[in-house]
Amino acid sequence: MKPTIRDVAKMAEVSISTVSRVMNAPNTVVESKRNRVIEAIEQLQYQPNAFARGLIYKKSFTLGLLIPDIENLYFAGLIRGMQDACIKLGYSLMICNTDRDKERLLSYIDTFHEKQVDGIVFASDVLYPEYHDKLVGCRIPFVLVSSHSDEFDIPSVEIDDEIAAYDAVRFLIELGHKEIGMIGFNHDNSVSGPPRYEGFRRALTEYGLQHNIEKIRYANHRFEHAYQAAHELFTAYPELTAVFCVADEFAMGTISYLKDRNVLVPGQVSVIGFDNLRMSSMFIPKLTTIAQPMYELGYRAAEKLHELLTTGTVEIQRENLEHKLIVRESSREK
Amino acid sequence: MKPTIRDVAKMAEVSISTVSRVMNAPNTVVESKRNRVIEAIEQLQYQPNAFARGLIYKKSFTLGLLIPDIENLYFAGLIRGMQDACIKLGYSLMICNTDRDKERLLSYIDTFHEKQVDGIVFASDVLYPEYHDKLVGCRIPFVLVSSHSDEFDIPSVEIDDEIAAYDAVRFLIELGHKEIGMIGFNHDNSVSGPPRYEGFRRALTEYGLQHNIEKIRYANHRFEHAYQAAHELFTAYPELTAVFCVADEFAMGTISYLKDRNVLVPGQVSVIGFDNLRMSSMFIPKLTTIAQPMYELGYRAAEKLHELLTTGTVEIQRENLEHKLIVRESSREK
DNA sequence: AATAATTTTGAAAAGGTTTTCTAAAAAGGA
DNA sequence: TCCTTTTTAGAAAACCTTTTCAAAATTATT
Repeated sequence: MKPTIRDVAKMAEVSISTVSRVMNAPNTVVESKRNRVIEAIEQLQYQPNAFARGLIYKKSFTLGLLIPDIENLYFAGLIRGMQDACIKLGYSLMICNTDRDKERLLSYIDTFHEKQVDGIVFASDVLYPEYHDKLVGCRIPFVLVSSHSDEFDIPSVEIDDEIAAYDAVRFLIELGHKEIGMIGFNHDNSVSGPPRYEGFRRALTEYGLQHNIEKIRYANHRFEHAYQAAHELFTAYPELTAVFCVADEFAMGTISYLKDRNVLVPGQVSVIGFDNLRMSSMFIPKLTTIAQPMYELGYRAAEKLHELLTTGTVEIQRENLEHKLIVRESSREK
Repeated sequence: MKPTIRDVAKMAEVSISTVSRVMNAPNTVVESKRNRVIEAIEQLQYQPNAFARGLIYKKSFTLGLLIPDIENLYFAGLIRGMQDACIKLGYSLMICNTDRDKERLLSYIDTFHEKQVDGIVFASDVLYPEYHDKLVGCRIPFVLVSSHSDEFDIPSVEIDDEIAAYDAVRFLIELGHKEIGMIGFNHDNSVSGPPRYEGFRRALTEYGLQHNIEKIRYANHRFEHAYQAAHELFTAYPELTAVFCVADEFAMGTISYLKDRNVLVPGQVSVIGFDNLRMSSMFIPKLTTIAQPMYELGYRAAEKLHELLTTGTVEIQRENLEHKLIVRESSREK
């Protein structure tokens, strides 16, 4: 059996209170005893039982993270950032991958509730009322990352998708492109779908290229869907010389499609991605893209959640981090 | 405050024992009371406190997973498999990413210890004596996945790296290649480095191509290193017409290098990867590779750990799952 | 109807820690 | 040296659940 505080006390010939104090307020116990206790702790490889502690503190010092798709490298960066912040703040992290499954997400909330996580970071998904209500029903504080909610007033950290999309499209326009299409996220089950479309629209409008506004196809997060969407897009609008993709994976799908059709990228068509996944500089051609600070997003989300947990509120309710245009090889002047 | 069993008892006008029984042995309590209790539970959104439970059961129903690099998609598959198995078996999962940092790994073991995880899956890394001793010191049962140990007798699930590498190289040989190089893992800090080299060597030897045995460069897990290694390899052996890469990311790095040197893949040089990451069918050209069953590996590892936890031992100590050659576009007959 | 057997219920202990409160020991002041 | 103050230490309660044990209520048996 694992040693308990009692075993340590016995070995050090002190009371359990003293052992506890050595761990929590070391300078309230006289040096000689303290050393005996420390000795015993090491000898037994004693580690206080988190259950007993949790019972008293009513805290698990664990945060939950809900992500929609672990196979998307986007979340790897988020996780790394969040994990580093957790280490700094003294929390453990419990990551759950929902595979975009509603039932699964709800059941993970139950798990978090039962395991008494102190708070949850909810990543990148739409905060449906069901989720919101369940979360508040469980009285678990939470923040949104790479997401926000207009319906509910929940702290969030993300980039400004509208401006980021605008920047991407303006970049293509300034390259001289006049025929620009888009591969987007569906508007009804994504958070960033609408603002990124909005950025696309605004850029086109400001530069007098409104005739492109309809040149959009939607894809469902994955390469294969983007490939298919690109097919549909270019079938409908063969005149396109540039495509704005709202995800790097979409850009890869689009480029693959064009490659299969013997269309040169960036020779004949420029493609810009979004996210700046690690893959985007490994792809051939290397992707021009809008970089999101995934690591910082994760880091800030954890900090924000911690702020919410300790102070009860949050200084900035909706926080935006900076995106950045990264020019690589998949775009060229027209 | 979160409701306790006491609140439920009060609302349902029964004792807390009865509430407990409704949850754990429902048919020992008479229907009328049972219904009142169930009603109260729902009303209050009561969820039993895992701390109190853990204290009694001495189990957390949580497993730990230690992975070296969350930015490597290989582990995404592993995680998905493991998570599905955990759901089936009634466990939660706590994932920790070590970034291949020894200190960090050790400190995560402490966390697992404190949080009383029931067992740990240790992924893909060398089980150094330090790790092993710490783990047994903490009395936490564990299994290895995509790894094994000759030094210690620990249950493990992996593929047969030697045969897999052999299959990859034989494939290149049967394509008619006579000048074959390799981009490998360092032997001293990787588990699969030596057996994959061994498979390379055996295939070459069996087919009378021993003159290639020295044509190896080593890389350190990442694209950039592989790119550099490819540079060194081709500088030393410009005659190469095929390269066996022990990771898909290495294959991508190699192909990128060749592309930058205007060498056609597969036109002039064939490249075969390893793992069959999701990316490998998105890359241009799509990668010929050895597929590992990542999902099943993770799933089996969790099952095996569960077996170890419940029965105290494991039926098959070292278990191998099947790999598979996937032929795509990065290889061609010589 | 009275007793025996069975089902259902509640009180209390246990699990490991922290913390409060009180007592003992040490240090300081006269 | 004796008393006061301060420091250090231990006993016991609390956190929330499960489970054992005994009592109460119900059902079955005669």
